[in-house]
Amino acid sequence: MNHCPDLHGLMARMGVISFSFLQACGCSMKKSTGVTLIEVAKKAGVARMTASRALSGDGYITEETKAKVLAAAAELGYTPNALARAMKGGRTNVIGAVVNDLASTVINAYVTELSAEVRRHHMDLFIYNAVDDFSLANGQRLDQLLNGLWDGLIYVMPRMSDEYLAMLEQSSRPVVLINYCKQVTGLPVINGDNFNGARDATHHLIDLGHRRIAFIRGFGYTGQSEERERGYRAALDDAGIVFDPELVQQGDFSLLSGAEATERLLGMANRPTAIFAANDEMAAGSMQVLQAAGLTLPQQVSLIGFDDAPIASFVQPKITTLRHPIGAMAKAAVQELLLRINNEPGRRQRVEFPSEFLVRESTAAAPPHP
Amino acid sequence: MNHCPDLHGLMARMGVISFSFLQACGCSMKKSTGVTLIEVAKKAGVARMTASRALSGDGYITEETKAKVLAAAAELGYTPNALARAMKGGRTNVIGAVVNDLASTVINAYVTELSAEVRRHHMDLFIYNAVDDFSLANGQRLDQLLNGLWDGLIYVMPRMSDEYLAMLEQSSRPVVLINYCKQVTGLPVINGDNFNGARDATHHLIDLGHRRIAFIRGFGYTGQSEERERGYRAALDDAGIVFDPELVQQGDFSLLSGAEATERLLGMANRPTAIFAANDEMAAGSMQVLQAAGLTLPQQVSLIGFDDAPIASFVQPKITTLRHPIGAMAKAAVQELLLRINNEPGRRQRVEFPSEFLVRESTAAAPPHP
DNA sequence: ATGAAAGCGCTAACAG
DNA sequence: CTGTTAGCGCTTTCAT
Repeated sequence: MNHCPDLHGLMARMGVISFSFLQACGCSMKKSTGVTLIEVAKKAGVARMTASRALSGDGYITEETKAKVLAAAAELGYTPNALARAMKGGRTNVIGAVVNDLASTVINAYVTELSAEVRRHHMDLFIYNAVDDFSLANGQRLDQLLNGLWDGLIYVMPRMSDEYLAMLEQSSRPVVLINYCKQVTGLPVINGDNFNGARDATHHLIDLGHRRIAFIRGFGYTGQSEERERGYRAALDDAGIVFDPELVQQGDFSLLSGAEATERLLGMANRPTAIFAANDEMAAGSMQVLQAAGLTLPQQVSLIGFDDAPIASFVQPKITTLRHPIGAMAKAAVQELLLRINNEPGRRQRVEFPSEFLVRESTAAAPPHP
Repeated sequence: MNHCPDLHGLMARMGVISFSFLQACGCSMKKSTGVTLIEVAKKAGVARMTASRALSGDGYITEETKAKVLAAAAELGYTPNALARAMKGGRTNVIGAVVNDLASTVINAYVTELSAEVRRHHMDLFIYNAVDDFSLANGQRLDQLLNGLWDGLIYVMPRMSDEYLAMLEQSSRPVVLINYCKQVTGLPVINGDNFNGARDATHHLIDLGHRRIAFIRGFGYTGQSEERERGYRAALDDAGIVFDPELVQQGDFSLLSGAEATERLLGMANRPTAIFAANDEMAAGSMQVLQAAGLTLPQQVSLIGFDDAPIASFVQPKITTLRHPIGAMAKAAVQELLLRINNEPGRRQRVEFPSEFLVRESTAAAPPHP
């Protein structure tokens, strides 16, 4: 970039950019690509290969030559081109995290943990926010984009079509899925337990004397809401409580949808005494509506959420909820992915981490029968 | 990968991985690198270049040959290697967004908008969460990592050392900063207005009759808190109110720190009647403490935040706040970056977008003098 | 311990 | 319209 400073400056001052001219004088136009190894080698008076060895640190080399090369590199401000390096070695040391909705606090938590964990392995994490679902068309675009740029991919709570999943299974690229339980897949999956957690939570409500317990669903992209609902129903079955489909209301994981579902529940002749929402945002929305209706928590209504989102401990009373061990799961996901990247046999195909039940202030004994 | 399925399978079943063996039979070990252009060309019975043209879409080519190539590519499951492509063309069509704390809802909002905007330009956004600050050492690591992998970088609310900033300025790589007002820089900067917004907000309080107005600071990494404080003080000056340094309390942008700062304010002999927090999280923390102390908002105390974070409209009463036009800023940042990537003269070096003042429910007339 | 050659996968530039 | 040549920046392999 410093071959033609005067001309460059002159042209700039003239407000003119002449491509061929800049090319001719040695200024690369296509990209501010910086100095290359060959220039370092020339400056140090050695061969390209020697310079490479000096900078990479491996292979035999005299301390003296090494110092010479390093000095030249420093002086020229040399930075190796990751692209070229990866093309030879086949590794970029970059792992991709693919998500559908980065704004979700839960997804965010996973990504943050993944970032830290990947760093511990001296690699880096790039996050890709695929705003839309993974349809096959989108998927193929994504696939092309990803090809070569990273060593492996972690899909966090992916919303993917069956066709996209199938494509992923066929591709031999290293991939790990986090919290995908919509269907079985041959891909390695790290899941937090939803079924048993939800079952425990519902049992907790039953033990407190609740009989009419509502469930607010989220949407079904990853299958997590379904698993939670399955746990809810299993607990009812365990206790011999007849399932009332009216008590299950559809939401979409948003606060507003939790509020709306709760309004529908309050409109019922035979209201529930407890509500289990498939996530904390919906539980918070539910709480707003309950309190606005003059009901006190937990005396008159009990409430349970899921995920241990920040909002669960912000509201009054703090919401009883369930937590997945996000740190441990991120660690496991990276570990599995690395095994696959190194072509070692993956240890586990499908792991389920137990969830933790956090009893806080939103659950209490059912009010006496009217 | 399908050159030696039997042997591969056999070895796997034996629990043995022999690198040289796999190499010898044509299975690439370094990466599941997929089929290359040359294989597609061979299958289609054309030259490599013809295949390239057929797939890239430009250049003259018969429909017939094109179809042949596309068919071959589809059959082989060919995906172009982005690395190799970028190395020639010098473009990856990928833009990087670099942040320090992805968990921040504000940063998150910017990144989400950037994602969408970049997509509109038929490029993709990779997000890099640098958990630490940008020290020079970190920076150089980052710099190497980034080199070649993307066409340009957007730093969103970066916490960077002066040395790192200097390095960034020297480097000729396309870079844009969002919300960095800690110091002047030659780099293109897209800022939301903090000074005038804060001044307006404080004037609003003064107009409501408040005279003792507290300010809760955030930390000073980006200079935004300082600008907001400057606006606060300017409004006091405008109104001829003597500045009381005791009324400025240090926080760190977290909810908890806002709560703690408010406790200190409540401990004062001459309490403020209004509080202006440098962001909404701190305002929410402040509200918790105020309400816990039995004070009703906005009748007894007025409260203003900044950023229009989700929590501001979740709490009761909803917090009066200020909003930066995040969408427009993201758009501008991408536009400026693209100009730089294309080596066109950047239109604007430093842009400041006006902020919007959102009067909600947490501000009212000052209580009558005791 | 150093250097020369070859090539990763792709595409501009020039021939035919 | 298609093929050939050359080369992006780097490293692996082999020779010195």
